[in-house]
Amino acid sequence: MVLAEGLSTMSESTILIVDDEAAIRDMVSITLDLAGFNSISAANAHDAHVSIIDKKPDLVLLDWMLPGGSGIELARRLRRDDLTANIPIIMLTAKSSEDNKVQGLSEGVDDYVTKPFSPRELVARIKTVLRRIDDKQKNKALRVFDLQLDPTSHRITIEDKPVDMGPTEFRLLKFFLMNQEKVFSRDHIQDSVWGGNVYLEERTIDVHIRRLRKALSSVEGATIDYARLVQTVRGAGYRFSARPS
Amino acid sequence: MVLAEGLSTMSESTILIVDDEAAIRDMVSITLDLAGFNSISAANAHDAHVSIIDKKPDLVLLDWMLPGGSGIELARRLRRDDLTANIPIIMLTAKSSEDNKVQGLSEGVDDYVTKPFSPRELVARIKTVLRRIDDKQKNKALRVFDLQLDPTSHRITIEDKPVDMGPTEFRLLKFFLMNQEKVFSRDHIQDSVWGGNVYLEERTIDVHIRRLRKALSSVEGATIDYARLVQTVRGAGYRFSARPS
DNA sequence: TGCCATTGTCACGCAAATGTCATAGTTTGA
DNA sequence: TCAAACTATGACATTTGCGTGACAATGGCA
Repeated sequence: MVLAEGLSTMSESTILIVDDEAAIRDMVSITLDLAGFNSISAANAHDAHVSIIDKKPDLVLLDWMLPGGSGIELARRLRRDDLTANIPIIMLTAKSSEDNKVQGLSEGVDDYVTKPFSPRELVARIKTVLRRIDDKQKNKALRVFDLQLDPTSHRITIEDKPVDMGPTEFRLLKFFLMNQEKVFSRDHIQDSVWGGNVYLEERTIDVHIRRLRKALSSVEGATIDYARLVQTVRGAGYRFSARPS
Repeated sequence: MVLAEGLSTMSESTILIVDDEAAIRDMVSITLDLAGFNSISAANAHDAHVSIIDKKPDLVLLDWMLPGGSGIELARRLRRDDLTANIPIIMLTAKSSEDNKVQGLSEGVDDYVTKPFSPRELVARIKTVLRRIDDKQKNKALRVFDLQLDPTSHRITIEDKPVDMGPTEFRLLKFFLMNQEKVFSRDHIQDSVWGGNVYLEERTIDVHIRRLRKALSSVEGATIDYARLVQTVRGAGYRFSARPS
């Protein structure tokens, strides 16, 4: 089944530990497990890269001083590739050297932890970075112009006026807001919004699209017709886009 | 049958094997053939380079320890040249030396296989790399000057203004953008854009070409008439070219 | 229990898209 | 210069895909 993009906010984040010293890997691994994270590890840059492509961790703990200076190489490489550019990286540095920090910053590293570090500090840093990233994603995705979807209060507003719609339309809109500017086939939408184990008639999706559009248009005095953001792409599916079709 | 989505997605990928030991070349060659790949081989860096320019393989299996240390030299050279920079490289290393892996990563090598390796593993690695590259390419926006086709959003823009056209014209333009500067007969275009199992009247292609041109000309205030890029080659077919005819 | 919101399905209508044809226009070579 | 070969184009009938209103089934809730 195709996962509902973002609908299933994993309770458990996966952290990849990259360090050549087995002792440190184990120590960190235990710490993270205790803190409720899911941890995997790699002993060198190559294995790390393979793991990242394969497992898609939510964060990478990267030893700066990997043999051959490949820690920074790996970071650079991750940032260069679109697939991995958005995975946050926390660097583990042997000592608090300003040079390292400066150089790391320019590589797009998200934070530093200096060895030796306390488990408490490490976990705190990780949580901070994850939360920061998470907030960034959330705020970015769930707001378009003056249309707002607040997952917490389970509420939708246009120019601060509440919008009424059914649960299915809510999930549909959430899906669209989290995946803008992309076309989705009806099959894909069904998988993502309904789940993979249901059978729906072809036209059923259309009906819910219509209901969503209707709800978005129902707000009196809105400066934009938000129903226009739900765009039909004939022969391909539907797209949510802030740009005109 | 010629596949619909451009010619590049051949069902059979060509792999170039570069190794100085004939025994290994033969072994790998047989393995790849059995796995459904098309294999060619070269015994040294120079021949390899010629083969790459000439045959344009989809992937290069490169022995790290070529005489004179020219394996890494070749990799570096391939990456430097725009023509070959996007051909994925898998390194064959004699032993699992970290140094090699690390250094190779910075040369932009896509994966490693350590000798001795099992045929199964080798094939699996190749498939993984090919799929990764393929996905990357597939979602990349195609563009010529300020004409852009984005497969993800299923949208065509000229100078950021949306261009409206039917699904068939969309596929036609996509085909042209993926195969520029080449003349295609009507038969070939039909096979590639419509698929092999349909019968079309000769003139039907012309009509769709016309509709495509019309759509490309429909944008107000464009600095170029993009319809001119769709060129008629009398007696041969059509060509999409960024250069004037 | 009865009410109401929500949901999935269906039938129908409409507009875009498609393929074909006839006709007009263009190029080529004798 | 002319005919033959080839291509462009407008018009048209048909097909395809999408929007829409209505309706019955479902399930929560007072």
